[in-house]
Amino acid sequence: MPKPTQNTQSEAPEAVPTSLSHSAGFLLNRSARIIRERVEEALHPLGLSAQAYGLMRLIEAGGPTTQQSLCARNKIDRTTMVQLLDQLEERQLVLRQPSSTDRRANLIFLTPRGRKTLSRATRLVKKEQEKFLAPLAPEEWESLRQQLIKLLEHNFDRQP
Amino acid sequence: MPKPTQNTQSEAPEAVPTSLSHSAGFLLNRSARIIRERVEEALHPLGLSAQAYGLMRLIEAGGPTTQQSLCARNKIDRTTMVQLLDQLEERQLVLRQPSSTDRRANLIFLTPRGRKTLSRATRLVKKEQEKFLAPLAPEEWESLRQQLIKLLEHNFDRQP
DNA sequence: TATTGTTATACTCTATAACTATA
DNA sequence: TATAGTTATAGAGTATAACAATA
Repeated sequence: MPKPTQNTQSEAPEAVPTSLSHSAGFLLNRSARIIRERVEEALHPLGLSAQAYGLMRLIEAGGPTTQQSLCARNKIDRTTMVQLLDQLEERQLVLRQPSSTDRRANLIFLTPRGRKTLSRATRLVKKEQEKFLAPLAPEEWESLRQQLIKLLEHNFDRQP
Repeated sequence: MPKPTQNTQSEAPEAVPTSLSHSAGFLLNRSARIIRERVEEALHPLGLSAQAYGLMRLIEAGGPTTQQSLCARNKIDRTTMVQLLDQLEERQLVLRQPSSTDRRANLIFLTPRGRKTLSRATRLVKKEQEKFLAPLAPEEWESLRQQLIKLLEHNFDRQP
């Protein structure tokens, strides 16, 4: 993620303009952007993007899975998946292994090195998350979490 | 926002993988993405991106302001702002007017046509937001909202 | 005939660097 | 000398289309 050109801020802008304080889109997108940027920054020394990190978490979670399955779970295109995995495989963080039951498909594994890198990354990301969530009491974060999960479960697969 | 290539989903993927259900980054980014995509879709007939819509909301909210001020409030680059405004001005939705007190600066206005388009857009976006928030009781949305605002106010201007 | 993965390519978004004009 | 806005350009990210191998 690139850094902004020198933007001179004559006045300190407010985090939540009143007129947008009831917009779910604004609040969610702005919060998401901040945590994503922090995570990108934290992972930079490991050479991982937030996207790549998320993908590795999914691979870790689901055990060996096909590229297609990762696409579906991550809602990204097949061709994007190829490129993401190319980068991870080149750095020997993941491994493609042709499935024995369907030889068109690749099973994706984390390598030992991948697992090591991922656990380091996870520690860094957790630290960022703690800083980000600092203003919330534990019950508040828990309730925020539950509400986001409810939103996702209701909206993830809905058709327009 | 482009549409995904035919991704065959053999199994319906879950909205929130257990291993990521405690990740603020995952939950926020996935929720933000969904609402953003819905908004993009809803605004497509008006030829507005979610980004452009958000910008017009900011212009509406703050009254005539300079491009720099819009950049700071929206956390985007000066050059990106130029391009966004170029598109809006070409469609006669906004107007640049050199400031009389600082002739380097442009004051940005919504045109009557811009206000009309914006109010139509806002109606469409509100409808999407209602659908998106449907699974939450009003108190739940209110608490989610307050928590997001708390996060933003604490994190918006923090230095790394 | 459909599907998995791949390649080549194009598009969108956003930023960096260099410029003009004002301050 | 610094700032507001602009231009030209480049990079990251992600998609579409066409293709090979397999089902």
